[in-house]
Amino acid sequence: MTAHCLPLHEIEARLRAAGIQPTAQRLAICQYVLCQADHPTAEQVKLWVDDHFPKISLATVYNTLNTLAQAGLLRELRLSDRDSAVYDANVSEHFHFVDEATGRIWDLEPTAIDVRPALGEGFQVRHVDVVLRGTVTTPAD
Amino acid sequence: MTAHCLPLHEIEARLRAAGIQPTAQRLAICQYVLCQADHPTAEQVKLWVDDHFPKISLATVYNTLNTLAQAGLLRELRLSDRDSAVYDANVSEHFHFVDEATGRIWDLEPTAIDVRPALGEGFQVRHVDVVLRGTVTTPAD
DNA sequence: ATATTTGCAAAGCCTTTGCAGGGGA
DNA sequence: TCCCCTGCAAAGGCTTTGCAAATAT
Repeated sequence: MTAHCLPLHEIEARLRAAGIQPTAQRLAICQYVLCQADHPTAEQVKLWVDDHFPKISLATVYNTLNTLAQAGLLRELRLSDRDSAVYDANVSEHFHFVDEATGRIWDLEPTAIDVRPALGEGFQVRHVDVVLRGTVTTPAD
Repeated sequence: MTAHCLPLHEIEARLRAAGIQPTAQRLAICQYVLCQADHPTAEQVKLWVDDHFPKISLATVYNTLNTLAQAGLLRELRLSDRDSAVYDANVSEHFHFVDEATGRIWDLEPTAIDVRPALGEGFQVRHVDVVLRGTVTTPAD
């Protein structure tokens, strides 16, 4: 739920730039995942695409999501207490807040959390995953 | 890998205190998981117990680990890039560092990281998960 | 005696893979 | 034409579940 909808040709350009053939199925998936969806699961992507594209298989959905993630256009997110992965169109560094009641996921700007690992020597940090869990009383954002 | 080995009767007492029957299988599992193991998977627990107990089923291993986790004696940990869960005898609040080369997991004392969520109003944080990933050049701990 | 627990096998869930057919370059 | 992509179904890996036998209180 990063974003403003991208025009189709812009999505197409992005795929090409990443060396990914902009097939009809991939474009359909991208329209949803890159623009409209809010941390959807593969199943949710499938459901949406089923309503907007004649025929697509779940395998293709998975394959496409993996391809996009590998190309850096999408981020796969696996949460401890969730059985299925979700996909995040926000690929810049950020953290997550999970509403324990609804399961809704919010993106947190990196400035919202100060992670300063004071590790022993020899530890080189390449990646930081932060997931906050709790409740939200105001439905705004 | 919290710990010094607990004597058997101490483990037994802990189980009783948690309202868990200290059966032979559970005691065997606890000896490994609470004392000797370092973030093992269920499969690893099974392997160890197979060498120290006549007969145990994988289902019982899973059930026991779940029981222990539910009782707060153990913490189940699911990492994004790992297909199977690992179990942590350290149940106090702490974070994790994953060596991307070896997969080894290190516990980080909570003071090692300063997480200060600057969230909007209405957000109540109940839990913070932090996983650092990177490399370790010195094998010390 | 009654309630738990175990073992085994089967099922479940999410995800990946193999392969033949189809579409794009 | 040639290669990549898709669909389908089957397989795969991890974990849970159902049920009868065994065990604990």
